[in-house]
Amino acid sequence: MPRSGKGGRYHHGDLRAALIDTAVELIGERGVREFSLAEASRRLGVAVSAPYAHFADRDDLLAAVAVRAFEIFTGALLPEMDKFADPAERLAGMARGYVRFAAYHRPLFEVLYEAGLDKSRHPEIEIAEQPLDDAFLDTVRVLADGDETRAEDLATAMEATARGYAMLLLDDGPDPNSEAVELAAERTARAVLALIEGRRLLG
Amino acid sequence: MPRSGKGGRYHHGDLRAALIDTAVELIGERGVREFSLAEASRRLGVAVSAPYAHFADRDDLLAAVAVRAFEIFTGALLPEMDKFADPAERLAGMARGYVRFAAYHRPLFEVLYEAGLDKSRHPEIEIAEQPLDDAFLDTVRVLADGDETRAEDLATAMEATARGYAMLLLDDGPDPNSEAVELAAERTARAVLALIEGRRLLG
DNA sequence: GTCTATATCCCGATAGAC
DNA sequence: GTCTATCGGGATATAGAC
Repeated sequence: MPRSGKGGRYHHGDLRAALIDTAVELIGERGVREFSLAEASRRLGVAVSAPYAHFADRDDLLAAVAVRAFEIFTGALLPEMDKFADPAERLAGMARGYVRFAAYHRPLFEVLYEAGLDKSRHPEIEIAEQPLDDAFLDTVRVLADGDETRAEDLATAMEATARGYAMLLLDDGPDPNSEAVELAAERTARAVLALIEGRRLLG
Repeated sequence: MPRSGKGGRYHHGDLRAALIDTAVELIGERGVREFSLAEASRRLGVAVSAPYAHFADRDDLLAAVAVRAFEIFTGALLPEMDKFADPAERLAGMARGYVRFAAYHRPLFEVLYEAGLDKSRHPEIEIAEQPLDDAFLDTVRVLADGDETRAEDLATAMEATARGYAMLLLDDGPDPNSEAVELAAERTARAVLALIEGRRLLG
């Protein structure tokens, strides 16, 4: 892993990091599925073979992007949860953050959920995912009052809700404005609260 | 549009229909994004130029698949709704059908929501979508009691919930077994009911 | 660590013969 | 309506020089 300060022949100084940045850029323009190493190389002005000095293949680069994605995702969601003490509010806050992340970091969101990466071949991804997962499950368990089946059920419901709202928002257009994002985020949060309340009632 | 009975030189008799079938087949194996006219032609044993006698381009074939998808989708969902008189139960039934359709007709579901088709360039798709849309909005409006803003809110919540559960199910593996599908469908239906109940309570 | 060059494969789409 | 042939583009990945 080359350091960025050193600076060899290559004027970016750190091709590995530059490739990750460029990947995010290109994914934002064309979508993950269309992302190619060749185009990233062209944009950086290096030979198409250069990336192979830093990544085993295309998926290996995308896996590095996914790791960064989870770092940013976690950094955005945990504070959003910690604004509240009430577990239901914490989950609603998480849902809000989820939708915002999808909208404001669409390329990263796409890498996480639409790149078709094989996590078993890239364990770094799951490691990067874990802190977020833990925080989420902890809060859900509190709400489920120890009943593990209920907890899993609720976790799935929450994840589905946030994911669904995010997909609808992203489907609407390539670059939703902040009003649309906030509206969707708020709706998602309220849906989560309604879900929790409704479940409490319906058993 | 060639008829299937006639039978010209081509032994399938109806290349247009055969291409649609093969497209569904291939999408099931590799996903929509990877679908190519060339591979479909190879599989059918025709020249790569042959499809262009029936479809303007790749997207035009996918649009035809999308139309079929909405026909089947509608045929599956309307009966599922009509089992119930209560509007909440109708929506829950719809959600159940949505998840089942996604799981049991994955290639069709993918064409509808992941092919990136430009509906304004293929108006047939929206026409095929309309009956389902109407039935859905009618039921939602009944529940919203005439308040159009509430109706739109609820419609979005429902769609997001069903879509989210469907995505989670499809992410799990390429071919979920029927137990997993039914579990997910049931959870989705219950989530929808909880959502409706919770919204009623929380205003 | 990056280059040039290349092998190999894929795709969409068109022209013109039959 | 289907064929053969082809153009023009794209991709991943490797070998070997510097």
